[in-house]
Amino acid sequence: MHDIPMSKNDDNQKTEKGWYEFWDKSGFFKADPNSKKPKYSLLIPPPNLTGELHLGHAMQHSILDAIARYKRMQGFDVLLLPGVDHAGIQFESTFDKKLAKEGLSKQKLGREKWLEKAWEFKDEVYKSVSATWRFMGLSADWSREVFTLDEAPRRAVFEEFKAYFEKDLIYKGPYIVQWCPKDQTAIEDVEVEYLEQKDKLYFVKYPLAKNKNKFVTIATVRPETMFADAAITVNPKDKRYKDLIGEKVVVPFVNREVPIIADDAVDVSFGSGAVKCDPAHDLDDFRRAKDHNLQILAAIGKDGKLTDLAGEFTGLKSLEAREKIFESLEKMGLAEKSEEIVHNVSVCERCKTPTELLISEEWFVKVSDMAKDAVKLIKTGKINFLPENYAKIISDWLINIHDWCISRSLWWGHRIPVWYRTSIMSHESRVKLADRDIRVSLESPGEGWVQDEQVLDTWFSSGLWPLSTLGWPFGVNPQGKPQKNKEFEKYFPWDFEITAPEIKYLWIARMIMISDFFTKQVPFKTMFFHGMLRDLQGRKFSKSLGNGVEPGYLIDNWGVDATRMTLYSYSVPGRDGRVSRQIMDERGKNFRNFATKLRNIAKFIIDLKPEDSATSLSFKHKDDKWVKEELDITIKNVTKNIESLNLHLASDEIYDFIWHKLADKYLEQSKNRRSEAQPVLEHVLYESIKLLHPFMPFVTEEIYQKFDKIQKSIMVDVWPKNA
RNA sequence: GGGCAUUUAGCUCAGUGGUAGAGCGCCUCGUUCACAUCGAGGAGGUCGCAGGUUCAAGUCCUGCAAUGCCCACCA
Repeated sequence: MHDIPMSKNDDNQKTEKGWYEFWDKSGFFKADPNSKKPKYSLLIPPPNLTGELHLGHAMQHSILDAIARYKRMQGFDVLLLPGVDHAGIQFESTFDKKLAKEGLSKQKLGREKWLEKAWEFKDEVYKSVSATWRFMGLSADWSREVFTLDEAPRRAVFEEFKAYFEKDLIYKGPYIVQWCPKDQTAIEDVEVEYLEQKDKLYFVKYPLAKNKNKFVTIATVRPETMFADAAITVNPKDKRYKDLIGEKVVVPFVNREVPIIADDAVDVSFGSGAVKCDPAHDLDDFRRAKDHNLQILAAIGKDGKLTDLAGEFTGLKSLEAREKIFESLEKMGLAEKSEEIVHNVSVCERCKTPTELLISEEWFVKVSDMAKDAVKLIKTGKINFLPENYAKIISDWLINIHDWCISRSLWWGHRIPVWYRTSIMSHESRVKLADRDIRVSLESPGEGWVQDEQVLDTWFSSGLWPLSTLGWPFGVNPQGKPQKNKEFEKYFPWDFEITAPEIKYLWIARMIMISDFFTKQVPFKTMFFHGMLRDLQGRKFSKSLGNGVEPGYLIDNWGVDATRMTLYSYSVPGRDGRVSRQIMDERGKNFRNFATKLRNIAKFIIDLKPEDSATSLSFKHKDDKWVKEELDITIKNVTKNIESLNLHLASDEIYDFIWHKLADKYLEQSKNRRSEAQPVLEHVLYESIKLLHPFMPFVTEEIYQKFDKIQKSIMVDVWPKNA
């Protein structure tokens, strides 16, 4: 048997909840734009509204809260701004699954009813997120909380879109997307997974246009897309084909002449060294089509069946068509051979259906100039990246950036603020519309106009988050009416932002780019990348693996303060941590014991104070001098380590001082001269709990309130300084 | 394929040039005296491998290996 108590510690819960309400009601969490104090602003990365917060969130929020509490005690006007993200595709997928269980679907409900229910679901999920935040002790300014689909961000996002549009940075054009033939929707790259599969590699002979008795043999696993062939691609260094580059071949069945083009990416040693090029069905080929100005044709439709390009094979599913096409090629004498190969097939993460790459009309933002400017901004060093090398990683990505596809075929999100005349109904024909037939507007321009069906990419609004949360560009009150914008002027740029490295491109790079574009300023002065908490095998936490550790479990067993301390020990920038329930329990137990130790120290010093105690504070005795010296070193180191954002060192430092220096040494020694030492004991404990407060806010407040002559809360007392 | 990171005590991790650290676990001893959710003490490491720089290297440089992550992809 082990000695870990498995029951809930109700006493702790009640106490913590009580203190939290006390802080919240006192207004200590609120930022004050009118305050003359220097400001310190921290932006909480808005969690996705798709489920409960996990341990990684808990760590992130604990880090933010420690810094916020520290800065407040340092005399700053602190803004810790909370918010949540609508998380387009993730939310929609989670929500649709839930609907499916209730026997409902998008088709059955229709857009309006679906959205109504989606907002209800959002409120439901939000409750758990909000509850966890409060449980963890987050000292956020709840009066400024924002949701990405709220009125203020909605208007900000519209201004963002309009600005790009007016500067001619937005366009609509063909784009290759991953398409799930079963779900009948485009899906994002992140929703695609790769499965290893055995397939046949077919070798097909294409006659040369000039001399039909000579052939180029290509190798493909997908002969069914050959009806869309726009070229044959070879490696320019390949001696076999070098002289043929620029020549033309005839595509079997369709008898179209297509060029032989050169591309370094073709692997000389694979298959025959020559591959067919289908811009509508392959990402690389799509890029090549742009470079070589090739025709983009679709051999597969959105239903996953062959299009009428395929002649006699039209209407067949791609897998059915495959063998039949090769048989026909054999009859024509154009089939060379087939081999077995093992390769990765892309499938839909949700239904495991093999995905198709298809061409679809999507909205884009031309970002290359913005990205270049952002790289220059990063070079100035105005953003302090932790770890440092992320400045380069992000710059490299920005340098190689592609146009940003901002449209998604979803319902949950900011609807694209583009309106068309109802007389022009065809989706495709809207691409080349005259200006008079299109309007960019938040609300309907009036009768006879219909809004674009798609919504904006979630990151389009998230990328604007540092601005939109502060009411940029004009300030909006809760009713959506413009107001003077003191907040933005005071709190922007943010002093501190934090996230997991996972979304450094999707989110961080874009915030820098967008902020630079609109304000010529950095969005944040410090960018902290924490590590990822993983399981003991190094795998990410996931629901399907069931390898996660819930923050709620740790809080129930060890209390919030102990859970926070546990998480700080994993907060080294950029370093992943391996975690299991057992390991978290070990640490949680240790810090729970520490909280108990601290309560006992306070009991000894304050509750059991001798009646004849000395009253004036002095450090004459050698023990007093020693503890004062140690306290000064601790103050110096804790302060230094928080300033350099080494919270793991800061929390460890004060832990070590309280337990092993104050309790084990000084307090024991003081027992011989208790009355004389009393003022020093009190002083050292008082300063110690202030140093600990950013990390263990609850127990420190509890002990603080035992002292006489104090501020209303330890939250608003001053940070210890060396004499 | 490209990029990045990690490798230190049984486990999880600190330690950015100067006598190897923490927590948990393990062993011994100790409960009237704030605390057994504790105290005192102990065992346990050639700091992944091989070179190099330096008076001095876990720490800096080069190479290698293993593991992991991110990005792009296997036609």
